[in-house]
Amino acid sequence: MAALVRSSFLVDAVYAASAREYGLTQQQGQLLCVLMGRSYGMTELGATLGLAKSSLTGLVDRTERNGLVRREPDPRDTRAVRVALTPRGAALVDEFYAETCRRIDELPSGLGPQERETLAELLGRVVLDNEVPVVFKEPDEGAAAGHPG
Amino acid sequence: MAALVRSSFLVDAVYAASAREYGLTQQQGQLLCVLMGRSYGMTELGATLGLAKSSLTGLVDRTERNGLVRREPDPRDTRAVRVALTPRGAALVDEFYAETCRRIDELPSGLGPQERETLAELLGRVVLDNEVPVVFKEPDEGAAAGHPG
DNA sequence: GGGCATAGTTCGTCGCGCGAATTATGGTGG
DNA sequence: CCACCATAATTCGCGCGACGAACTATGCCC
Repeated sequence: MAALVRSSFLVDAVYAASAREYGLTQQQGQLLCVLMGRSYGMTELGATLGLAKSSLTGLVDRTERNGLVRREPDPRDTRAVRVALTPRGAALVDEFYAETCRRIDELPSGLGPQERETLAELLGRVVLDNEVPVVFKEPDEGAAAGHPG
Repeated sequence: MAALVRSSFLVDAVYAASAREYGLTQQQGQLLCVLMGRSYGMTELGATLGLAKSSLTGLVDRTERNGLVRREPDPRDTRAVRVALTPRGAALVDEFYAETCRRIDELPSGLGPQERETLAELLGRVVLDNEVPVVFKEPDEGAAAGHPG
């Protein structure tokens, strides 16, 4: 199914271009998107993003250096840290997220409303069908985190 | 269209997992796939993969070190180099490519034959609609190269 | 054959991802 | 109460990947 592969590249290119315009790397964009809504501990973030803890330290370091996220002490566990958006990060990710969604939405602009709905339904099922088996996954299989959302 | 984004992650995860099992990085896998069929010059490869020349030198270096590709002198231009698969690289990419395609094909296994065809048709149109504008792209927009193929 | 274009490489810089080792705190059982 | 194991993060060293700028060497053309 070449179309699946090619559409995947399309989406990735859109995401990458959008991130670049907002001065973000794809990973930093992803981090900010995950943090929309609530703060996360480092371990929790690692699980969500499918990264090793040590990878996360660096990602959060760089994003923090850019003033977009902040490490806050966890009131319930002095070992732990809560990673949260700064006001600047929150403002940025709001724009980035909206803009990225807008561009993704435009990809199927050549399709009629009926067709778009069909596409969404079919893809939705493909995604659902293939996310259940994640439960059975080998420990070495990196999982993909949901995106702009 | 969240389904588009999520399916894109799905495909990427499949590609990454497949590459890992064959001892390849995604980039090296991509390089090998492009080289199936014929050899390329470095500049030509850069255009095809959407990479700067300097990025390519390293990628080809590492892949060559692994014995999968080879730099051959270009008979028509002593400055230029032809990058080609070694026998080992050719054998490996045959398997890798076939296996990756097999796995991608399995993603929509929950859909009926009719639905798969519809999905392919719709996605095909989305891809087509969105590859033409590449002609107008700004020089700073990295383009995605077609994949397992 | 002087001068510009083209093909590749080198160099330095950064981001990213990992595992192993480390530090510090939490929790629990004796 | 404290020894001990578990857990939360960080640090370190490694390699891959991507880039731009500077460089070398060859081709090409007037």
